[in-house]
This record gives sequence, C-alpha cells and structure tokens, in this order.
Amino acid sequence: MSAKLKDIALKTGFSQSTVSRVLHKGSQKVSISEETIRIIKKTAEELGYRPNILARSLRTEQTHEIGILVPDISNPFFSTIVKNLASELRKFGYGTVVYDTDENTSLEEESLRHLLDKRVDGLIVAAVGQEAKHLKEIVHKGIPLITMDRCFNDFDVDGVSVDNVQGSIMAVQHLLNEGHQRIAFIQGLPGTYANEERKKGYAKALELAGIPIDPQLIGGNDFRASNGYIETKHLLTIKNPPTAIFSASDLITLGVLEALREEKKIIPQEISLVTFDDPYFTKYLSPALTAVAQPIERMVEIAVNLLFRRMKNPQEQIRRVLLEPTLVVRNSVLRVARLSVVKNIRDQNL
Amino acid sequence: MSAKLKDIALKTGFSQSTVSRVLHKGSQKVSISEETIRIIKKTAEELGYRPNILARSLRTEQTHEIGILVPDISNPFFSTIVKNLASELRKFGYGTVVYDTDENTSLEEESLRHLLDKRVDGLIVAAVGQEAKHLKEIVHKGIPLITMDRCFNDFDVDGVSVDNVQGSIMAVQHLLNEGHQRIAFIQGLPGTYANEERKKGYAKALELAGIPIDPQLIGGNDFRASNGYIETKHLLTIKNPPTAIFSASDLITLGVLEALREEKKIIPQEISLVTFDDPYFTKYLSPALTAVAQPIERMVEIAVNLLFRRMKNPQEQIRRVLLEPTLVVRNSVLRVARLSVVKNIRDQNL
DNA sequence: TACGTTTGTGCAAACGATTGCATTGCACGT
DNA sequence: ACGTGCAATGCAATCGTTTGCACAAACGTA
Repeated sequence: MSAKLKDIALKTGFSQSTVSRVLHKGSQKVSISEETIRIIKKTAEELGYRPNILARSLRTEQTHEIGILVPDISNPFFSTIVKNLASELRKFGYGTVVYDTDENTSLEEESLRHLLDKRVDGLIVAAVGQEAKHLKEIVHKGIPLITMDRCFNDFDVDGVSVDNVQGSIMAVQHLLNEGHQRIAFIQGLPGTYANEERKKGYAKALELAGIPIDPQLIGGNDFRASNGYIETKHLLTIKNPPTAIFSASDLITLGVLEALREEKKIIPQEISLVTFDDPYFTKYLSPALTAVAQPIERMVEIAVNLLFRRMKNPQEQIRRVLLEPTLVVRNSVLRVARLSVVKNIRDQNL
Repeated sequence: MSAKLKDIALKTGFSQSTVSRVLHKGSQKVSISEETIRIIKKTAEELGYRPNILARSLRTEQTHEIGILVPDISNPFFSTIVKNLASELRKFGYGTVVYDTDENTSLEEESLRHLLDKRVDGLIVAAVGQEAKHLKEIVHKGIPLITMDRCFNDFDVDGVSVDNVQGSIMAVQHLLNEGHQRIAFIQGLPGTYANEERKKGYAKALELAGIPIDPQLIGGNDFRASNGYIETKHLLTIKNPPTAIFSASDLITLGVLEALREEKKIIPQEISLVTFDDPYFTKYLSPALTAVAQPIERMVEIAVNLLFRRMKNPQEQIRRVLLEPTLVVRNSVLRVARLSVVKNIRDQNL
C-alpha cells in the first residue's frame, strides 16, 4: 500500500540499509554523507513514507507501547489516571494500550495475556487486587511491571499508592474532632488491599480515641453504589444508629446519598458523611462532600518514573512509594455540640 | 523467548506449515489428519506456545484491532462509551486502541496517524468536530471509519449520533410547558456539530412557541465547567435575567451549579435548570437534575454494527443513524404559576 | 491396469524493517 | 609506493507467521 524502504531505495539508487539508517537515526555507529541524507529524506517525504511498526517491532523486539490495566475505566478516578498516563508516556515517545478488567480477576488475567501477546514494553497495573499470582508470573518473566493505586502485601514489586490507612485515619479523626462518636464504615470489596487498609485506618483512629469498635457499624461488601445504598438503609434501622458515615469509595457514597435522600435524612444536620476518593463532581454535590483526595497527577508521574527506571535497569532495587492523601473539608460534616456528646456518653453509661 | 512454530515443528517432526495450519484454523482448505492435530496441539500446549501477533499481522495485514478516538476520556460520557465499545468489540475478537485527543484537532490528527501506523483494521471516531479534512483522507484511503456522537454536515460517512436538535427541543419545550419564557442557553464550542445542532434546537423550540430570541440569553464558547461558571455569573447580572438555564453539556452544567451556589440562587425555586447529557451522578445531585439523556449502549451497538458492515463490504451504501434522546425529568425545574406568566407577558408589552 | 482425485504434508517465498559484517575508495603517514 | 584507517555504502540474514504450490501416497473408478 504505502511506500516502503525498498521503494525509496529503488528510487534513489541507494540500498535499503542506507535508507533505513537515514530514516531511523538508530545505529549512530555508521556515518552517512550529508548529501545522501538529504536525498533520501526528500524522497521519503515525497513518497509519504511511514514506517511499518509491525515489521520494526518484530525485528527489534520493542513496541514502544505500555500496557495499562484498570479495574473500571468508567470510574472518573481511573479514567483520569488513564488520561494522565497516556499524556505522560507520550512525552517519552511511548504509546499506551488500555484494558478495562471490570473488577474481574479472570478478565484481568485474560487482558494480561493479550498485553503480553502484544509485546508491550512494560505494564502499569491498577489490579483488581484479590490475587497476585498472575502478576507475579509476569514479573518473574522479567517484564517491567508497576502497580498503581492497588497493590499487595504479599507481592513485593515496584508500585505507587496512596497511604490508605492514613487517609482513613484523617477522615475518622476529623469526624471525632467534630464530636462524632458513633461512626459507621461502609467498606468495599473485602480482601482487596485498598479495602483492608482503609478498614485498618478506621479501626486505628477509633482505637486511638479509646472508642471500642461496634461491629454493627461496619458493613458492605463491594465498591459499587448499590452497596452504599443497601448498607445505609440498614444502618438507619439499627437501635443506636450512627451520627456519621465514612464510606470507602466515591461510588459507595453515591449509593449512600441516594438512600439518605429516600429516607429524608438531611446532610449534615441529621447525619454526617465523609468519603474516600474525590472525583471532580464532589464539590458540586449539595452539600459539597468532605472527602479524602488522592494525588492523581503525582501518582501517575511516579508510576511512569518507576517504570522507566525498571525498564532501564532490571536489576534495580524494588521501590514502593506511598503518597499522602489530603482531607478536603467541605460541608457534609456537622459539628456536634459538646452538650450532645456528653449526653451521648451519659446515654451509653445508662 | 517463548516457543514458536519452529520449536513445535522440530519437536513433533512436522513442518512449520503443518503446525501453523493446525494452530490457526485459518485456511480450512487443506485437511490434516486427526492424529497430527492431536499431537501438535498437545505439544503446543506443553511448550506454552503463544503466537507472535506482530509477525502474524505483518504477514496477514490484519491486526484485529479497532482504533478509537475520543475527545476527552476523563468525561464519563466518553469513558462509558469506551468501556462499552471495548466490551462489544471483544465479543467479535477485536481489541481496541484508544486515543484521547483532548478536544484538540491537531492532537487528533497526530493520533490518527499513530492509529494508521499501527495498522488498525477500522476506526470509531468521536471527533473534535471542527474539521473533517483528515478524516476524509482516511476514508478516501479505504480504511473503514465510523463517526460516533460527533459528526459533520459536510462529510458523508457512516455514523451514529443522537438527534441533538430534537434533544434541545425537548428540553426547551419542557421549560416552556412549565411556564418559563426567558430561557438562557449556554453553548459549547461554536462550530462543532453537536453545539450547532443543539443551538438550532433551542432556537427552533422558541420559534415554535412564538418567542423571539434574545441574543443576550445566548452565551458561552466551550464545553468546560469554567464556561458554565462564567456565563452564569454574567447572566445573573443582566437587566432582565432568565428564569431558566438550558446548558449544552454536563460539564458546563457543573460550572453553572458552582456559580449558582456562590450567588446563593436556589434551584429550582429561584432559577430552573435543564442540561444536555446525563452522566451517572446527575441523579445524586441536589436537586436531581432534569436532563437530556443519550442512549449510549444503543449507540455503541450500532457503531460496532456499522463498522463491521463496512469492513465486510467496502462498497456498501453509506448509513447515518440518528438516535432519539430521552428527557429525564427530575427536580431542577420549577413550574411557574400562570399568574406570573401573564405578568411576564404584560411586562413585555409595556 | 491405468488414471483422475483426494488427503496429508513440506518447501520456500513473502510481509517490511534492522543490523553485523563485508566491501570499496580515498587520504594520510612513513 | 604501500600499508592503515576511516568514511560511506551494500549484502544478506533475521524476526515469526502465513500460504500458494508441489508432491507423494492412497483411493476410487472404469
């Protein structure tokens, strides 16, 4: 179809090798006369030459493509990550191949296989997170892989995540400082790194405050809106309901909001709310939500950095970076009057 | 690295050709003995053979990849489209290569070039929409291309979009039916297909109602939140401000909400709002927004359908599909009392 | 028996680029 | 005058698959 090296070679009278060397300044070892370079470049231009990257990759065993795996690209958190990753990698001349695993480990395995079949030069993975076996295999094969956002305790690999424990602590301590004592936690998918860490932070904050954990106040089983909805409905029916809810992700929070509206509970007057994650629309909700924000740009930058470092030097020591989240205080938490706190405590003692 | 056809050939004693024919049930023309098939498949399994798709594509001139171009993947509308497209195409054994053009025509051209370099088998494009020249070239080269959501008047190519004129008419007529007379329109990027069509619908609805268009009530110049913010602020300062705002996209609407909150305008009591687009969080906003929803799943399905049809038969007649949008009525529009309507009209006559 | 036809397999040429190893000519030093 | 070295270029193998063509054996048929 389009022009190839051979065509240019034929037209200029030079050999294919020379043409190749001119057009792809690769092997700088050999020198070529200025005149030749001029002629070849000109003819290439005229013929509208475009290299066949399939052939090139086949030969060089490099695709200049990075595989990206995310659990749900329709989630703004991940689509923003993808967007930033693509633009960051472009700067270095790398393309991206994105797969959505739909929070599904077996789809994740399949995607990974495809990515390997495509011979990507490296991988950046926001894993589903329940299993790391397939990921371990890849690292074992020597393919550069960075985990992002989601990582594993039992899998020592380069990665960057936010400090989930810390984020939860910030959220819960904020609630405590505002006078809340009965704080519910609606969790995501148990067994995943993010969820366990966030739960740990919740527990830690309560422990530090000397408040015993009430198992009734912990519920939920996945990261979806429906989960938030169901759990909230349930929390409102228990004997001594929470005065505040801390929810483990933005989607869960949307479900919480829906349930609260249905039950005509006003935020924050009747119940307070803090959420993990801070997608771009959080501040437009009414009330604007107090949220634990993750530094996405920074995370992306570091992930790319780690990846290139690993690609350049496969022997390099493993690095795991933990970023600090930020608590963005908006209007979804009510300051509980001291009186009522005292009253609460008295109630409990009765 | 991994096993290749040659390895299997060597191990089994058959030729590479035979192995190839067994493993890739391609050319069914030739027959191969059951026994041979068994042996070869078994050895392939044992060696963990995975075909090198670079070599394959180089040879067959088919990549089984579809290029997808969207103007902003961090926008839930497009990320949902991408997600659905990927899953739909997977069913047919096709992979996807996604590029984000960042609403930037020159980046779109560059992405297109990359996609062609990658030898994708077809393209589904949600164009930036100001220029179609580069897209025309591609179609001219005979590469299957479908436009989606964004299309062009002066570019006759297969495509599927929502009926933007109709969507606007529905939105504006709803406002009119609820008694509004002064309806502002905050538009997106002028010159783009979607914007012009939406503006046309706005004008048409007013015309049908016999209401003259007040240029003061039309503003805006891109699809971003900041645009909505600025225009709203401005609209609130004019002498005879609107009682309702119709905004041309979800992002613009977020800007509108921010401005209205800053100005302490209560929706819908003090000002009504209808928005084009209906991302998943619209119903969680307070109040939940009345919105023009686009049938994304249907659109994706049709786009894929059109693409395969075109790929199968390049000569097929061109098809442009227009889908009906839906008006989702929620709580952001106030029914204006008849009295005040009459008063409005009297005021205008004075 | 002789001659199509079918069945199962192999040979070798593509696909388009890269690159180690020649090869050629020329300038320079001795 | 002769080797030495460098600059500029070409040869040809290679990456892993696919596939048209050839071919041998087996089979059916008259």
